[in-house]
Amino acid sequence: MKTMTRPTTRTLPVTQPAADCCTPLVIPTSPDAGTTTAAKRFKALGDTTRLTILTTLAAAPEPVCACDLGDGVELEQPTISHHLKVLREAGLVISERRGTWGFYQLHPDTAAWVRAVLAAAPD
Amino acid sequence: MKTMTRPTTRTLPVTQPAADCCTPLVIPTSPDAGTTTAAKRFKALGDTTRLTILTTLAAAPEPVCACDLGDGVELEQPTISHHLKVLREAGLVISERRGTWGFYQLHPDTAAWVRAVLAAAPD
DNA sequence: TAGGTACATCGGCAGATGTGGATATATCGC
DNA sequence: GCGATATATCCACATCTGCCGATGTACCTA
Repeated sequence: MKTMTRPTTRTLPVTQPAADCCTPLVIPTSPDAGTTTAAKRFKALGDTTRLTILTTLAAAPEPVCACDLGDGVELEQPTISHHLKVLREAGLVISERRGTWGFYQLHPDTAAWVRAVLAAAPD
Repeated sequence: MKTMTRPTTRTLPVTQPAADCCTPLVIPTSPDAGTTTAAKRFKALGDTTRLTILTTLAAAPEPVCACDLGDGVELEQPTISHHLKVLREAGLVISERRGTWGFYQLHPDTAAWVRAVLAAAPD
């Protein structure tokens, strides 16, 4: 099959197509480790409940009780517990048990990243 | 039912529980518009394919041909077309038709946000 | 006009995801 | 120990998501 002469990103032909295409761009064949972990984190952020929780934790100067995290949201307890688990497994938060209560805070290793990402203005 | 005396985030009682809890934190009851749109954007970022595409577009000085976006990835054409649609509907990219080819670039309104978010180092 | 090419859309499928009731576990107060 | 409470886990269910083959649409070239 004869492939159509492909455009380069540099020349951007509209009327006159350029010569055959080249090494197009730096597109990795399979996603590298950094891309994979970043995607996992963004996926964890891609839910209003989890985003609200993370925003709260990012603003709190100290660990926050899970009961406080849940009572503003109109969801049942198992559901917010599930979301907290997702955030834990994404490496974004850590939990600490104090008696019956569980206290959550941003994971020390990723807190800077979370705050930087949340600080980006949503226009 | 008698609720247990809840801990405040400030005192963080371990042995001696504090008095009844107060206005705990600024947790919105239902997610506001900003949180909702931010969650949509993060969800769009939460996939390695789309993250790779966005990284490519963020680095490109000019619109990129869809054919270039697709040929590094080991996915069929309908699949990458689907991902591009997701990015379009999330308001992160715009497309432009030039003859048979489609050229993509970051959406002008959200390009700054995308670059800022992608610039956050994944540690 | 006819054939070929680039991209979008449709339809279907397997697996992931969000939600909540029921239940388990651990702790506190009596 | 016993009852009550906070959180986690289990299970089921409806929906969403990623993927691709088949098909549709628009365009280019001859």
